[in-house]
Amino acid sequence: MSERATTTKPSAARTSSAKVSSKREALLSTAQELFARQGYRAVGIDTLLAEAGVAKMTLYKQFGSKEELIAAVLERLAGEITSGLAARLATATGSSHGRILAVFDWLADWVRSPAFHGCLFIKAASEYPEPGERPRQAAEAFKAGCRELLEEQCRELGIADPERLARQLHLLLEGALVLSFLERDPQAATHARDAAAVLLAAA
Amino acid sequence: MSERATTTKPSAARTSSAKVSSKREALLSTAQELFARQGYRAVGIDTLLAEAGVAKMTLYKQFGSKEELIAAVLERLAGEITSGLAARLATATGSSHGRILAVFDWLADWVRSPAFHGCLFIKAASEYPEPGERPRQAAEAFKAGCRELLEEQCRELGIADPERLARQLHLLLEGALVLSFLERDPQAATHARDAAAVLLAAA
DNA sequence: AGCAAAGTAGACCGACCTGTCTGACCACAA
DNA sequence: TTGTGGTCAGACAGGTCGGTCTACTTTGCT
Repeated sequence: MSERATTTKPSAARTSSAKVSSKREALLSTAQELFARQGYRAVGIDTLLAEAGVAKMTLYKQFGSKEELIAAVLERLAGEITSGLAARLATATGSSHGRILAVFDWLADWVRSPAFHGCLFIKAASEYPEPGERPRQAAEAFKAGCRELLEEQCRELGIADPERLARQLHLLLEGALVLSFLERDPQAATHARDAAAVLLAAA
Repeated sequence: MSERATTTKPSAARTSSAKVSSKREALLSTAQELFARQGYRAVGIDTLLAEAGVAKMTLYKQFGSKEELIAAVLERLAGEITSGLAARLATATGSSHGRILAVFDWLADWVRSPAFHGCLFIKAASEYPEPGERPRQAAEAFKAGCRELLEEQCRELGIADPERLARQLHLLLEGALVLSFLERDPQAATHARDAAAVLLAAA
């Protein structure tokens, strides 16, 4: 059967870890989409497995539990967002306020993308509200990272009270995430950008 | 019709409505607390009934389904919040900006109260994301009401673009709700108030 | 070729889910 | 007293949940 292994696609998975990654990846991306559209508790394991085309044992070998899978989805997503945002910031215009406003431009793109169905981190904290639950912890870590990123940008601008401004900008950012989802208002991010510009000018 | 109007209203109406109300109330308040602390899908009907001390048939006679109960909880809560906020606004200081800032003072009290475990409306929209689902509709209606209330206040101030400012303030408000819950930061509302003052001054 | 690791399908488990139904209870009105 | 309407506890139904387990097939490396 495997005589003709030369051209078989799976051979790309050279090592076991690469092979694992393929199934792992399928689970993570399918889970992310289903959870985003329907919610965490609303999506059952069996639905997810059928959609991803993966056996149940694989899921439990890879992640151990549904909650761990959720946490893994969130951590992976946090990494993608962070690096995507960093890339955007790297090419921001020279204007001193430009880098901050670029964050809101990036936000506008995010909430307008068809894959956006609300912030997965906020939803995770809502559905797993106990401090010890892994999804909640992942959400807290990501949001803290957002605030720190904003604070760092404010600090580089030499603003008087960078922490204060960063927290204010963070409020706008989270508000835009919520209202984009709740009112399906694609303009929310634009309004947040406008407000951010005002706060920046005043600081 | 009501000849013997001394004490007896139409028999069925008086007794039943009074009794119904008591059980209805127990269900609504217990449901609100459990849903707030654990989430909607995480709380089963049986848990809720045991906690409220009510029989299952009563729930289904009163509300018809779990989703309808959730919608009823949200509508009742929306009414309480609206009237509470209106009362607060009625006693706001004379300063022209005072009424807007009073909204954020009221917000600070809300998120600091021990019963606050995140915004029930945001959570409802997260767990019931389909446009046709009643909890989501109740959430959308409430958030739209919030925006309109802010817009009305802005309009009374004679601001150039009241809708724009109202949307920006709304972003701050929702952001404060989210971050109060997610980072357990009781200062979020205060920062929102500060930012609102800046936006107001600039408008 | 042969072996170990990884993945497969699907049966199975007990717990729990929402929602229905029965028959008894109890307060009150005629 | 008798009737009536709302409430009660709890059994029940049919499904789904997260998770475990077994027995089999594929895969990659030597």
